[in-house]
Amino acid sequence: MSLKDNIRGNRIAPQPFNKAADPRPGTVGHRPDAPCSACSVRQLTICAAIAPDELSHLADVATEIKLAPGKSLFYEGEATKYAFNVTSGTLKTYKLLPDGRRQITGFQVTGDFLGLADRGTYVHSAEAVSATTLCRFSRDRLRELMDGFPALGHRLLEKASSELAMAHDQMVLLGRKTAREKIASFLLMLSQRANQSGHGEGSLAIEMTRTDIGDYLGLTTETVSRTFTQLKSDKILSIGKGSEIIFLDRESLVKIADGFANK
Amino acid sequence: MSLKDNIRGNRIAPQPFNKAADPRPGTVGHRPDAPCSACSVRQLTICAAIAPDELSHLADVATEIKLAPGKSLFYEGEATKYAFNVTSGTLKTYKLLPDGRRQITGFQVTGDFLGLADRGTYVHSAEAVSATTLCRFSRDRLRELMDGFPALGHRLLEKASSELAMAHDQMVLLGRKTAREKIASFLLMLSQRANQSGHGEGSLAIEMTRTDIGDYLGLTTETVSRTFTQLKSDKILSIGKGSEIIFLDRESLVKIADGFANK
DNA sequence: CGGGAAGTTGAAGAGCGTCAAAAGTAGTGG
DNA sequence: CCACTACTTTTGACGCTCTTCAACTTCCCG
Repeated sequence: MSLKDNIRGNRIAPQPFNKAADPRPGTVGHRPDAPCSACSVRQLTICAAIAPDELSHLADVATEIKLAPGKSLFYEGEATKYAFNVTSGTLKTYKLLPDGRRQITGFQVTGDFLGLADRGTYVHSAEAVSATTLCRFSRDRLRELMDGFPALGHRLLEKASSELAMAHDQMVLLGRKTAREKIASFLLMLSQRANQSGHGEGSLAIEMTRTDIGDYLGLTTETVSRTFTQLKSDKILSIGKGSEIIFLDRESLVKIADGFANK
Repeated sequence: MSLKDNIRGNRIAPQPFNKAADPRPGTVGHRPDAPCSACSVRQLTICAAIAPDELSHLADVATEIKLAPGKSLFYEGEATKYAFNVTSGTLKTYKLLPDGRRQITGFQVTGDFLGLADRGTYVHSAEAVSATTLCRFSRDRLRELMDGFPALGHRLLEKASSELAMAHDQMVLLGRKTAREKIASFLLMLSQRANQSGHGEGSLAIEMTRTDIGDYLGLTTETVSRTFTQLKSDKILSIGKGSEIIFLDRESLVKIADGFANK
């Protein structure tokens, strides 16, 4: 098994694999004067399942976490003590193969819940893409809370259902779509998310690197880059400052993403 | 968009897409004298969440379904009226692209639950691989039942969690593994499932076609076939009667599947 | 025993990966 | 404010894995 035999996509530098991070990464702190009732994104999260006058139960078990870009939240293989709500920023979850090949299993944004997929240990690693704040919950306490508030369980099941549906879409993308179709699908997915958060329709700020995009779509950095240039020269999009994507021909992009257009 | 432009893997014959099947497929019948208490696979399913003396509640909402190989249970896009427990046999769930490219999102065996991923309509189509029996539940009744039996909700969440974890593994496979690694992973996954059902360790009966395998792994029929012959000539496995796989060198297979061995 | 589906094998080509280098961008410190 | 450095992105040339297309063989089931 020589190092020369590396194949398939981007490799990342050697990292602790299936091991706990030694110094707890990120900044952790108790939320002193910002209880759940003041949470501006509560309606987006699972916390919407708890009635306003019961929110103190939630605040008791929640701790705020801040994470700088590139910092890890947890690693695959660690025991799952906590679950998290993203309250601002973006994270990525990923899995590694022994030789460093990486698959990003998802990008998490405001309102997303981390820690649904479960086998007793985290099934993937999580790392901040941009500056991120999260609410941390003890899984045990959360489980207790679920017994008292059935709506919380329903909400979690709902989240899991929709994540599962997204995972299936991603399987189609990874298994059967071309590079062009993958990029088109990816951009539209990001755009849709941005719209839900109330952002503009015509453009899109990309926070992740080409390598991240490649590792999410099962491509190499180079192919991602080449596909972008190709879409630019086809007048389907253009790229502004700070890798901002401007949609010139959204209709074509949708056709490409859905597999209708082959060129 | 010419037909000649077909790309990427196996195409399947034109089929009703995003439309309900006209004559309800499969055989449907009320279970007269086989209530849930007599169910031999109850412990494998979500029904294990209901106490033995409460099983009548479950039997009230369950209907037994039989499905011949190749028959469809539901199609992607149909309204999700029902959820299902597999009580015997094997099914496949799949999604199609407009030009017929297909991605199989999973194979369901005894004990598996169908209908977790949800967007109001089925997110994929389901079809019997072998002769199959299922328990059909009205989703509305199931939801009602969940309020009375919180353990049922927990069990569903558990199933969803583990399905999500499997979906992430499949993403790594589809996005980052070679054909050889994909086949190795697939065979070991099947073998593991067979073991849980109490079958032998050394061999494995494959129920699905090469085309199905290809559509599950993001490969073509031909590549699947070629990879099998390659593994045969490497003395890692041999193939007996009825496409029965015999493991000759399981250790190597594990290494290949995990991405340790590149040749 | 025969016909159709499923599986295998071969040859050729395309798409994407690999390797390498240049160009662009951002952060740091004098 | 600009030089210096490190990283990200882009572009080019080439090669390899997997797909495509086609023919042949094997397996089943009536």
